[in-house]
Amino acid sequence: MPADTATLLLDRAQTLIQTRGYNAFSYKDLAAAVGIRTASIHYHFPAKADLGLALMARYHAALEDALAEIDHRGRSQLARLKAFIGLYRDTEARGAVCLCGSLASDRETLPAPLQAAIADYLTRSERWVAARLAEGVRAGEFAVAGRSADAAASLVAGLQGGLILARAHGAGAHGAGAQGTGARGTGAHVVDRVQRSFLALLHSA
Amino acid sequence: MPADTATLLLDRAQTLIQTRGYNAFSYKDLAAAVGIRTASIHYHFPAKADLGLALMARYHAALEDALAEIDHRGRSQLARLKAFIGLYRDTEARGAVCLCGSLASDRETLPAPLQAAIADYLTRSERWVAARLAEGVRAGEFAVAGRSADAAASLVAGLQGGLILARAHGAGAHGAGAQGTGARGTGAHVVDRVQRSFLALLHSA
DNA sequence: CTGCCGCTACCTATGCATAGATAGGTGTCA
DNA sequence: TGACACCTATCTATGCATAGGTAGCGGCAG
Repeated sequence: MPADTATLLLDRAQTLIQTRGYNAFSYKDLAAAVGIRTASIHYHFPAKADLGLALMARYHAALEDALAEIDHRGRSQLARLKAFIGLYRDTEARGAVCLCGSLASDRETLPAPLQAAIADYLTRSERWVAARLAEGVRAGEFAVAGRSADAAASLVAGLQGGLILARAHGAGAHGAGAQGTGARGTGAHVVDRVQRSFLALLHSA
Repeated sequence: MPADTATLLLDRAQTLIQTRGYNAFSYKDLAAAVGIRTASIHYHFPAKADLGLALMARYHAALEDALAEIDHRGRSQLARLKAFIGLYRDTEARGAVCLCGSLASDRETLPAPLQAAIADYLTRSERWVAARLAEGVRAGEFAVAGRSADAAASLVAGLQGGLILARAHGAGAHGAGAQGTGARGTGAHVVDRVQRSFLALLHSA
């Protein structure tokens, strides 16, 4: 669909980073994936750091869109939180990890603006979850066992880590196809498990 | 302390991987950190993959030792779980992430045995936590909100993700010293938050 | 309508640094 | 003497990046 080469480059680069890591993907890989020469990539993104930055900007924008979408539908706070978790479930289904999680591992080798972008993304997620929790409690929709702020941080951490666990075992994805057997390896559906534990935290009290 | 060069190499390599990622650290970096030439590294570890594998083997062995230590002290299951979480708190305090979490990001570029070692480590952690929970419930020590298996996966995921969050914001660690200001950045003490949320899951019911 | 201008989006060719790895030599201690 | 632990020197492959060239398009002056 994206006849736009720059967009295609971002798409492929994101996939490569999420599967191979920022430092392990090369312009050669990316060029091959897109069907142009490595030098042409520099036309669109002067340096690798520019590509990374553009990628995080787009990723963050997509998060904002998704959160706005969820909030706009204006359902219960619980439903919103479930929808948020659903975003991670989709990522898990694609056998991917969060772009942030992947970049965070190579943190020290990344340019400062990129490091900041990663932190922003995670902070934004955490704040949004915390706000949903606070609102849900205020409206008497549910009670949170323990502190809301702890639960928010814990959920985001659990989701990020969940993606790592899911891909670490299972994973597989031998380049296969779109079928997706569903249950691959022992650690399938980690995000579901995280969701259930998180929800168990809410109804009590 | 470790006059043993091989051990020193493993130590430094582990630090490098945990801060820069597997593919972003080079033999040159490692040689500089240890004080020998790059070629000498090959004497101890013929290829980079051998080093990675030895590292994971040692890391897994350390986990087994730590778990055995915890179990051997034979306290309550709750105390054991807290001690387990304490391992991650120590890692967070050092500004590091779990070796597995770091390696998992570069997964596709790693040799198969190393991929397997990562999965083993995480599975082992999860199984141990699940066993503690089951035993605690059996002994009437506590009740678990939701399913024990979910809580176990959720805790391991939360701890792994927690380390990522902690380092993503805050982090800092400008190579400084051993003081450790304690509160660095907004997301300090994420592991504590995960612990509190996890414990909130236990007392209820 | 034609012919040139300049832009976009790519190309080939090349540069320089670094990657991991190897061969073979050196010093030291049992 | 010989094994161990390290060295120097060197190799090939690959990394990201640059320089400079060109095909194809739209606009517009004559």
